Formats: sequence, C-alpha cells, structure tokens
Amino acid sequence: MGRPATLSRSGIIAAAEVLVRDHGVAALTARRLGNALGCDPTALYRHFTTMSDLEREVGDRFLRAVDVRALDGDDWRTTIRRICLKLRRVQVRQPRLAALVSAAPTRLANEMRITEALLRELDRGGFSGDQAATAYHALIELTVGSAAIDAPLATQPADTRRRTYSDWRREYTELSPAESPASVAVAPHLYLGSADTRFEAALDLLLDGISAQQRIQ
Amino acid sequence: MGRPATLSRSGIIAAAEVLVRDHGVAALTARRLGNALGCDPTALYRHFTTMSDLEREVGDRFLRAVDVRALDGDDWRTTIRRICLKLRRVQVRQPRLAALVSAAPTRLANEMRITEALLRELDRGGFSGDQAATAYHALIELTVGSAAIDAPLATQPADTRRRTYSDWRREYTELSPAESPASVAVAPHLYLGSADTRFEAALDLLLDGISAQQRIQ
DNA sequence: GATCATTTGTCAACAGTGTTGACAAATTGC
DNA sequence: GCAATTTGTCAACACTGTTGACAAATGATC
Repeated sequence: MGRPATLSRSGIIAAAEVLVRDHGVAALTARRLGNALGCDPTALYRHFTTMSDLEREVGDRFLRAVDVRALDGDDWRTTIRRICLKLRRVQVRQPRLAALVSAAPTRLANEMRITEALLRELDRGGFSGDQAATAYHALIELTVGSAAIDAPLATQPADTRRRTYSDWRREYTELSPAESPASVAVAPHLYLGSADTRFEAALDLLLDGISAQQRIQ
Repeated sequence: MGRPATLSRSGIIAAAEVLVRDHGVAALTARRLGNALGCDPTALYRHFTTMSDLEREVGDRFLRAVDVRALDGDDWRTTIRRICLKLRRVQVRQPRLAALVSAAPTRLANEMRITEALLRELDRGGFSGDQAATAYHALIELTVGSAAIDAPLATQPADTRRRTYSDWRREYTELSPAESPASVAVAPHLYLGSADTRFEAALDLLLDGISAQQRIQ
C-alpha cells in the first residue's frame, strides 16, 4: 500500500552505474543522480539510508564483470591468477569506488561469488582450511589494496601515466648518492613498465610463497 | 619584504598534525585548522596551493615514526619485516590519510627514507637491481594497500572489531552449502585473529616468494 | 620622508556536498 | 469515507574547498 513507487532500489543502482561509467565516480552525488532519474535528490533516501549505502551496492555491481569460472585444463594457480588480475582490472577502473568497496567487505552477491571461487581453487590445490583462509586473505589484501593504490593514476591517459612514472624514476636517480646509495643504484629499475605488470609480478611472488606452503603441509 | 608572516608552512603542518591526532583526519578542514591557528581559513592558501597539498605533507609527517635502522644481527628479511610492520602500524592509525599518501607516492622526506631502507636491505640480501625493484614494489603494494583496507575498522574499539569479524565469519558459515561449498567449509578459519596477524601472515608468504628469487639468480 | 611594489591575512561569496523535517500526493485496509 | 502508510517534493541546515577584492604591514626606491 501507500503511494505507488516510481523509483526502485535496482533502478536507482542501475542509473548510478551509468552515471559512474559515463562521468566517473565523482559524479555519483545525490543531486546529479536525482537529476538523471528525474526526481528530487532526497527521494533517494527513501530507498537507501545513506549515500555510502548506495555506493556499496554500486561497487558490488561492478564486480559482475569478474568471471570466476575455471577454464578447462587450468590448474588452481592459473585460475586464481586470472581471477585476481580481472578483479584488479575492475577495481582500478573505479578509483574511489574501489576504496569504498575495500573499506569493508560489502558481503554482497558478487563479492561472495569471487570469494567462493578463490576458496574453491585453493581447495582444489589441496590446501587445508587454515592455509586456504590465510592465502585468501593475502590474495585479497594484495589485489584490492594495490588496486586502491594504483586507481588514481589509472584514470589518467596512458602517456601522462608514463611521464609520471619516468618523473618519479628520475627523482630517485637524482638523489644524493651519499645519503641514498641504494635508491640511486636501483632507480633505473623503479616504476618501469605499467602498474599492471608490477602487480602481476607481485602476485606471482605471493603465489610462489603460497605454493611453497602446499609442500610443507 | 611584504607584510610580516604570522603563519609558516611548518607551523601549519604541526597544527594540522595535532588536529589529526586529536580529532581524526576528518577534522582536517580549512575552517577547523584556521580556527586552531587563530587565523582565517583562507590564509592557509597563501602557504599551500590546495588542501590536498597540505594533506600530503601531513601524511609524510606521520611517517617520521617509522624507524628503519637495522638491528645488530638482524638479516635483511627480519629488518624488512620489521619496517613493513611498523609502516603498516602508522598508516593504519590514520585511515584516510593513509589513503591520501598511498594515492600517489608523496616523494617527501620520510617516504624516501623508508624506500632507501628497503632497497638497502634488499641489496644486502644479494638481489639484483631488477629483482630489488620488483620486490620493493610488491612489498609496498601489500603493506600500504592492506593498510588502506584495514584502516577504517582499525579506528573502532577492539571488541567492536572482534564482533565485526565474528559477524562476517558467521555470514560465510550460513551460506548455502550447495551454492558456496568452499566458503562454508573454510568459514571457521576466515577472519580469525586480528587484521594485524593476517597481514603478518600475508607478508611472510610474500617474503617466502621473494626469498625464493634469491636462489634462482 | 613619501611613494610603490610585494607579501600576507581578512572578508564575503560561490558552488557544491550529505542530510533532515515538514508537507502533499496517492494508494490500501477498515 | 476515513485512517494509515508509503513515497516524492521542497526548503533549509551545516558543512566543504576555493576565489577575488580589499586592507595591513613591510622593504626598497626616488
């Protein structure tokens, strides 16, 4: 009963998703979203208690794109690697949204789906419940955490990004060799390639560590 | 020449540090800081071009607390471990500030100091420049990234935190065993202990992976 | 010593944010 | 028909960062 609703939770989330996709997450404000929906901004508060409630839901919505199926012939490590890379790719595209999602697990549908897949693969790898939980936490912290770090720069165009990285590298090169010998020595290797390749390398190191547990028992 | 300055960059930063320490990072606004300094909020813009400039500087200020010296007899791995744990501890205490610092390297004094120490230890461990850079990136992404994730909850009192974790664990336990078998099976091991111990375990796994590189050449 | 440029702080104002509380419209149950 | 309930609208509050005009206070120059 009551006045018939013209708005709905899912409709609002869908509109919010479009807004974020087209104009970035900074555009996700009550007034802009109300405008897009043709309703008063405060009408949103009838369906979400607070704006970050809505953001949480939109954040999970973006995780739909993460395909967690294991491909034929792929072992646990290959599959986990692919899921983490994909998860990162999605998170990195939505800077501040990623920060919001990562602030606390949303424990909404898509996040649960990804968790299940990761734990499934760890089980397939023969890890104990305890080992699997530890490995899962480590993978999530690295993947989501590094996405939160890299997201801001990821919104910039590719050449701006490259220039930024080479600027940083140069800064380390030009440090005083007396005070910062190690930085100066390693500088040519810092911030080479893309943030994605650096994450890939980090993920491989972590997976090496996790694999080693497998044999230890 | 010109009108004599009653404010200074360092004085403003110091006041901002106190403000953040006493009332949390949310209190770091132009008006509140101006109030604390007994000046007009817009006077700050004579010393910082923008508020996030100021935040960047305050963020680096907090990193002073990270002691990077190697203790006698400690090998590279032990020292790196201690630095990362300490870095995390500082970052976690300042939720949103950590997010700001991690958004882009501040490349200010204290951050450079920590970088130098990590690279120094990796050199001591016999890693090549390329290996050291990769390991450094991985360590920073895990440490700073996971701090950004865990920071929001870290501000809550300990028993609230414990309750939150056990709530999450229960949520995974109560999933449908048909749809989410792996989650249900591993649930009793999820979110056990503190976020700090989970990070420690993740760091150890990563360090295992990094150590393995040492022997590969 | 007066004048001038320059620096620095003050003030009012703008455009934006989330959110609340009173009010009106539109439905269902009695 | 009346009451209860839901839902959207509207005005308003308390904030936010930031800008541009203005005034005060200095050192340098004529």
